[in-house]
Amino acid sequence: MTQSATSKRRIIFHIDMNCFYASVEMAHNPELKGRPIAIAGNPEERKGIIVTSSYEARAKGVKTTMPVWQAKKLCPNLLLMRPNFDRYREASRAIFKMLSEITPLVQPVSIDEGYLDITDTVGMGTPIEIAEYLQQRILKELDIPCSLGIAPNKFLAKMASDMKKPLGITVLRKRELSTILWPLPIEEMHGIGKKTAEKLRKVSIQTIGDLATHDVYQLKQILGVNGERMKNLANGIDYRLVDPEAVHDFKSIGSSQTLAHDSTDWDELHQLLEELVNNVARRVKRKSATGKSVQLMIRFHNHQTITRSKTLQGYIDEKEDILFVAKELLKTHWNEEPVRLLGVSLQNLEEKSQVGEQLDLFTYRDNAKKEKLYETMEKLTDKYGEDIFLSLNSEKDKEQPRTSFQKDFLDDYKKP
DNA sequence: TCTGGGGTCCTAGGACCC
DNA sequence: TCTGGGGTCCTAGGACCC
Repeated sequence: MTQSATSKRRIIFHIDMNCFYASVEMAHNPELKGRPIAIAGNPEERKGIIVTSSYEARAKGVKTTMPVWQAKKLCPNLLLMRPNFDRYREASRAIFKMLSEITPLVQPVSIDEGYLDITDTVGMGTPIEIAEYLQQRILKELDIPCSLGIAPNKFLAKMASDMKKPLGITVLRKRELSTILWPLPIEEMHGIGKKTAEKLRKVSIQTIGDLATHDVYQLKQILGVNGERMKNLANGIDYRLVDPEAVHDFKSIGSSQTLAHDSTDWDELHQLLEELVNNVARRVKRKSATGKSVQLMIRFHNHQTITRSKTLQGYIDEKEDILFVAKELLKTHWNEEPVRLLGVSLQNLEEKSQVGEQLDLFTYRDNAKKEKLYETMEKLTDKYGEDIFLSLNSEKDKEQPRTSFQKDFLDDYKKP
């Protein structure tokens, strides 16, 4: 099964669950149906925000990202719930399994959304019949409503799935662009946010149609390479393939958390850092990944946010190693101002099997780096004896943290 | 009483190399 | 002598999406 060439018109689906988290909760507990419910990160605390809400809550003005206290003001009988991610992941897996029975060309883009290329799908009926079948099956078996967009490419399918909710099926044909897509305000275009919309309005671009017919040269001046891309999308030109493998190559895995109260207490910050790193390391392990850069994010009391990162010479995935680098970054870059949020992420990820052991010299293509590593290893051998590298990779060693060794090793690691 | 947590991609400057 | 052009990597920040 191969993807069709771009010269042939493709048939792309975009499928999007309606109020996904809220719908899963209602399917799990049908008594919630018809009531205004909302999922919030921290329902009890002041810093909690609305993640998703049911249509009943939305009717009262409750919106995603709204602070909980504000949502309660608008909708006093709002039923607040904490997210049950395991439940959502399970529903998501079931949905994507159904999609993959239609075609192997399924590209998940988030927990509740994905693309399908059904150009070469035969024996399942017309595209609209396939869409109706999927929508009904997900509704009957999982009690979750969804909307689908059908179009010749990803962008148009995405725009189409947004047009009718809940339980919509929308076909967007190229010849309908100027009547259906172009009248929409510019900020409704996928990829155009508040800032970009503002910039575009300054040059009298109000609708997607305005963007589609605007001078490319000027768009490039305003938006860089994105200018030309956005103009093409507005004209319904998008050759991106539906890539089922895309979901596997992670670029980063991170964890961040807002503190209950702004803090200047090193011990408290250090404790949070440890929790964040544990979370990152666990997920990195689960994905059999390993990474080469550690990034620390600090959000201060005034909301100013900085990121500081360190790229290492080799790959790490042990929580002790990640924590070590993160701690160094915090020590070096925290100016003692009250901290609102800390975040840690591991970046430049590779599959662990592709990288090999940390001390495998073949990891390094660059001779200068090899030399540097030889130097480090020689120094460590002088200090700890010859057996240090043998013990490093042994299973037993993994159970006993090699703190003093690790410290020296990473100290050397960090310098160059 | 404002504004979470998970990501991706792009830009721009500096270092360094050829 | 005082300066080209291309490429890569690293770092920090910003925009955007769900």
